[in-house]
Amino acid sequence: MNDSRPIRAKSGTNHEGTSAHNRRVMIDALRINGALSRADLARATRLTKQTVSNIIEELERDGLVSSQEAVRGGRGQPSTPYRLVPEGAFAIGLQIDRHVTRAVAVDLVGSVLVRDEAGLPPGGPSNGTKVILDLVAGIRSKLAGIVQQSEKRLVGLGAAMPGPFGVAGSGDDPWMMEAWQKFPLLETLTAGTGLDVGLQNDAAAAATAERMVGAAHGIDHAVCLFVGYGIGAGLILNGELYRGTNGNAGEIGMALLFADGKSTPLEHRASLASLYQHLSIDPADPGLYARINDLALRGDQSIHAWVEAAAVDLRWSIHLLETLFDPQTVILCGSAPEALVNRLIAAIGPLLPSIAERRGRTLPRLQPGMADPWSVALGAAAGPISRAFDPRFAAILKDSFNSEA
Amino acid sequence: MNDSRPIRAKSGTNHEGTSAHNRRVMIDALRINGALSRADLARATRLTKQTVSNIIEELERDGLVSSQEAVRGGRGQPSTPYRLVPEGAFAIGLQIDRHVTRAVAVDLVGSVLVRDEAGLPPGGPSNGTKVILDLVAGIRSKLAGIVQQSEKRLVGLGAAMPGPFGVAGSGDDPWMMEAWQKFPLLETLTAGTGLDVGLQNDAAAAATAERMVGAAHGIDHAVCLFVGYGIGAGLILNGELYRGTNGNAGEIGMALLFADGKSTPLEHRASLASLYQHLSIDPADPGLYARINDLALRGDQSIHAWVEAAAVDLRWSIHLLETLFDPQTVILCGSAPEALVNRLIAAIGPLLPSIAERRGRTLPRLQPGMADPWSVALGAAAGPISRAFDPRFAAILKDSFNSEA
DNA sequence: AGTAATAAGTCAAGACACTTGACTTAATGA
DNA sequence: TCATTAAGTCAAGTGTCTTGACTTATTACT
Repeated sequence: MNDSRPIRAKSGTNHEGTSAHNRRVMIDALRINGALSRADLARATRLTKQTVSNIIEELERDGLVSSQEAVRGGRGQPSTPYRLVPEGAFAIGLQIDRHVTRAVAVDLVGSVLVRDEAGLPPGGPSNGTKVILDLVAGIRSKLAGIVQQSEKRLVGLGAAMPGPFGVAGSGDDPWMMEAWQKFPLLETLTAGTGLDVGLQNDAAAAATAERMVGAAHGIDHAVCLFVGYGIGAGLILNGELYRGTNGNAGEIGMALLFADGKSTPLEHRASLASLYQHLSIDPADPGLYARINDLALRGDQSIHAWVEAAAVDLRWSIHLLETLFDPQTVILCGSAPEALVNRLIAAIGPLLPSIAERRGRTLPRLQPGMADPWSVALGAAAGPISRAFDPRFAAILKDSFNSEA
Repeated sequence: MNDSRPIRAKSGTNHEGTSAHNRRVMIDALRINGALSRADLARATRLTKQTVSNIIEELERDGLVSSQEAVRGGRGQPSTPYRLVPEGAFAIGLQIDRHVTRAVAVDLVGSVLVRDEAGLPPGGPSNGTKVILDLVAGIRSKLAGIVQQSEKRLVGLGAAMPGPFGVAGSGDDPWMMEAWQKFPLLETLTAGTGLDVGLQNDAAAAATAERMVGAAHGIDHAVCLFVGYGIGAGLILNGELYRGTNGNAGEIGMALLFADGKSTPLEHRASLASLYQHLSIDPADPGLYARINDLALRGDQSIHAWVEAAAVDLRWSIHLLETLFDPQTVILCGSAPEALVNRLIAAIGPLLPSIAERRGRTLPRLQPGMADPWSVALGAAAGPISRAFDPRFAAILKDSFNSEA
């Protein structure tokens, strides 16, 4: 049967898949629960003590976990807890935004070890690529200066930039970053760094960050509403980031709102860009964050109108996200001045009624997440860490043992 | 470490999980591609010929696949294609709607073998439970009359009813089915039938049906916009139905729309219920479908205004679903008269611009799905079939080999 | 025709990773 | 002091996939 019609099927799996999954499950358990003994791990993962012992031994040899002092709790032999070794792996995260690019190096537990930023000249990739590659190279060499074997333990480079990706161009919308979105960034970064490179939109990166070290830590269903230069939602569904067909899932900023007979994307109404426009501020100004933060802290009147208007849209966005995704919680985060995000959160409440209103909730419907200009770069770096170490369906399948898909 | 704090971790896996996954992958491949030879399966699943041979042999013994006549295509030994055996497994599907309950028996490939319906008396579960259990019992005995061993091969009972589930009650909204939604339906059905029982909302069931035998067949990312008595979206994400935290994901009917200074749920504007209200029709009328279908076919003026208004809301809903889920396609389906759905589709076009507008699309942005009063019951039945036979992450994990979670 | 090439499928041994059950170690509590 | 409890190890066992050689059956070429 050498038909030319392609046959579509999921991959099968084998021992390697089993083993890879079980390793990931151990790491995940330690990440979520903190240090655990082998016996704890065996109970939690439903594997046998022996299997856990073997895997832990291997992980320890690989420098990913290490034992702590034995704890004497009750009867029986004291248990030896194991914890993740932060220096077990590193990843570089890269944020490409309209006027600035930021890079960080993080370790296995999501601590930022090195950070640096650079202004991004106008003109898109032709002018910006070198700036970015230099920034990444700088981060890598600084990382090598503080930790041993950083290069050997570098699992990849995660990039994040505003979406959407690959859509039929709407001309030359200054809100967008079309030149970058059309540019073969993955290939360029791969060639320029020799690393495994991943790409996600900025809201997805923010969600990835919240999942590794923030409010979504250990939560299986969460939506991160991300306010930055644009606005988007990062989706954690079934414990994994959901990307959609083309990596554009969650691009709520592109949702059209109808009012006064005309339609406007949400992004034009509630986003830092809209605030800059409202305040007639040049978004390329490097002191922008401090200035906005200051205005927000002082409760400045010039910001008030925007906050109130944006809060209406955000309140509705949260209602909609709850309705469509049925998450455990919604997290409001941003690559935005913290004081501004705090004012938004205050202005948003009380929330609209939704299916999220139910008895027995343990998590609040809306929680604040990171509001930090570095959170997107952190999330970008968390991407490769997650791909390499988190338990997921794709990692069990036979075609993915070696390749980062 | 006998701490009382619960430890959260994913399950590990072992050989059984591997084997279970590979069996499912074979079945899935045959479902998507039709009959395939062992060599085809080996290539598609990346398993070895030997492994495939062993698994196919086992599936054949279990009566799930059977060989067809050898095909001579090119050089080499002729291949023997294997196909799914429809009689390999059965499931019962049950739809509970406002005024009617329907049940079907389907086989492994999703063919409906038996169907029956009954009026559902007012008063909720106290009056309706017996009707439903009798209906299911009737379907089972009829199924047993047509096929051998139907009881032995019955993998479960899937129930579908309008959501949302478990939300803090909004009083006694006649649009809802609160009494049923609060009722311990799963437990009652389990006790009353002795089967494994699953429950999903009607839009999810419709999506499950589209996935098994309809427009979403073999598609990994699809959103089914479902128009029935209410309106909802069934989400196929990463090849699986997405349920959300409480089985309420996709409940777009609960989304509030703001117009003229007041908010209205989408469901009150675009749904059969709203049409019934518009036409002042009693929704309990058994001849309803035929009547509406007739009106729609005749292009009746009384329906026109509703269709045009609903199309505006649906057009926007599709835009929103595309924006948030980034699916390969949106499928408009319904437990509604076919002529009505056709008129809606005609009235919806052209679609609003969205991120789904991209070069190189292979699937249309919007496709018609099933518009059939039985599609929800069919989808309900497809649930247990899918749980038992489709490849999915949960099926690999150690705690799920025997239990239908 | 006869033969080489090609591809499907089988056989039997091997490898790998988890499981089993007995055992060792090291605490607590009566 | 010693029974009890629990962590963790040891060594053999088991299930499932892999490997590589082999058989079978057909087409294509000379």
